[in-house]
Amino acid sequence: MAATRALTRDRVLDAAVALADDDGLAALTMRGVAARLGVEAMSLYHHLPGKKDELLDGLIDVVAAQVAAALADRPPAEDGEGAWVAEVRARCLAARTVMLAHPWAPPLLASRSGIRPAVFQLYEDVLGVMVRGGCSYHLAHRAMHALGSMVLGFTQELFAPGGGDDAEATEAETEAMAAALPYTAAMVAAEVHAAGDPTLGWCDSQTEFEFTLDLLLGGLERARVAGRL
Amino acid sequence: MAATRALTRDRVLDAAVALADDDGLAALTMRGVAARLGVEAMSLYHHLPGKKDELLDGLIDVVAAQVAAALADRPPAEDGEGAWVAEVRARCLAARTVMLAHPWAPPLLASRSGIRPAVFQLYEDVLGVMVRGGCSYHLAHRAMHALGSMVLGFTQELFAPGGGDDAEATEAETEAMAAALPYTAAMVAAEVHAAGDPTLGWCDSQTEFEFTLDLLLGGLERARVAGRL
DNA sequence: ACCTGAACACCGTTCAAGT
DNA sequence: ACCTGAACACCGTTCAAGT
Repeated sequence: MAATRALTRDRVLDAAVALADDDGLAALTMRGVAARLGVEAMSLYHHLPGKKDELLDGLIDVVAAQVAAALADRPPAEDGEGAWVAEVRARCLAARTVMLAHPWAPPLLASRSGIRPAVFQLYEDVLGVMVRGGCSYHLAHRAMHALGSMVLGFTQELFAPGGGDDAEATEAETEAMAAALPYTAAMVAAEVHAAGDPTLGWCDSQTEFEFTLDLLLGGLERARVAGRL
Repeated sequence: MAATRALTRDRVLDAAVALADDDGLAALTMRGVAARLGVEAMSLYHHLPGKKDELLDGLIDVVAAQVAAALADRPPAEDGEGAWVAEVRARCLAARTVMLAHPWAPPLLASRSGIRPAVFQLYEDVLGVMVRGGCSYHLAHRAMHALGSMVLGFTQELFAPGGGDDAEATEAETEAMAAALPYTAAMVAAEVHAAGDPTLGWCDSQTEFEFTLDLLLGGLERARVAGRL
């Protein structure tokens, strides 16, 4: 495509991110990445001696760097009582924004065994905010688990349409679902009715995410103040 | 291996689960599953007309059935004020037990787009418990997101060793980490010291899971009682 | 009906060879 | 040094053929 000026590791990773964004993780092949760069698949191995594993790790590093970049130009932290909550909250929201931009990232993270140093640095940052904010290491440790699993787990669409390929469910299917899943059907009905603008989708996962985030942060701050943990 | 009596869909799925348990998702190939059954890969297509996608969906159904089975022989629910919390808690713990037995399940769930009917039935069950327990549909909806993301996100080992293949980190590596990640290093030190039996691992993820679960359930019950949402 | 052998298109990866 | 063509082992899948 573009005049192939100097193939570099970074150019390969950028192409891989673009390919995954466009076509998903399953389409991310060495040959596909190479094609996007107007080059043969075998050329990539010169810049990624660790082979495809190194490419996948590199993808995680790119995502981690995007989270770090989003946090880089934030105003310095306040330091009143409980101010850590807002700081941690902002970090979780930044991470989520990046995950939404790269929906392949959570499955990729989940599929790989080790933790990348760049991801450790993100944890370190949150950990520092909490400890300086008066949280014990024990409480901070638990927060990392709670918040980490939420940031990584929240991409999944909970109530996506069945397994079909159709965009629209037929009336018959809807009725069959209502019979088999009465509570679910009632919930959908209640939520759709409550939603102001149905075109936005009744399941506003950003709102859901922030609700859960605040539930966790509130509980953690209460635990800190109570001196438990 | 075993005398190949009547290849069936269920026998194929059982073999696939066993293969994934033993060797992981990446090793789950049509040829591999067939080999475990002493049969040619092409034979599988007769029992799984939907091809490998149907096999993967079938794996999810097996996991969902295991969760349902674990819940089937529970004593009937109490119905005091707030009794729904214990019921939902038990369901989340059952789901987690199954996920731990099949660590390939959360990545698989995350990688597939639609929600299987069997999984919808599990949601429906939790939803019913909450609504009968006095939760609004709105609150119950948020609970599904919060709890679902936790159950699916909590398999990931948060502080697994870097990207190396060595089981032990060298002293030099540990020191390098301590320098780059002071808060993380201090947290590990504090937690290892606090742990009674270091051979159990300082990062007891069952305890972490239950802590987060109770944080969420506590917040949800407080919201219900307060009549918010 | 159920199973199989050969074959096709596609992977990741190696290696000897080009410039 | 960087890139490539041919090749190998392995996938998912098709299809015509066996029983």
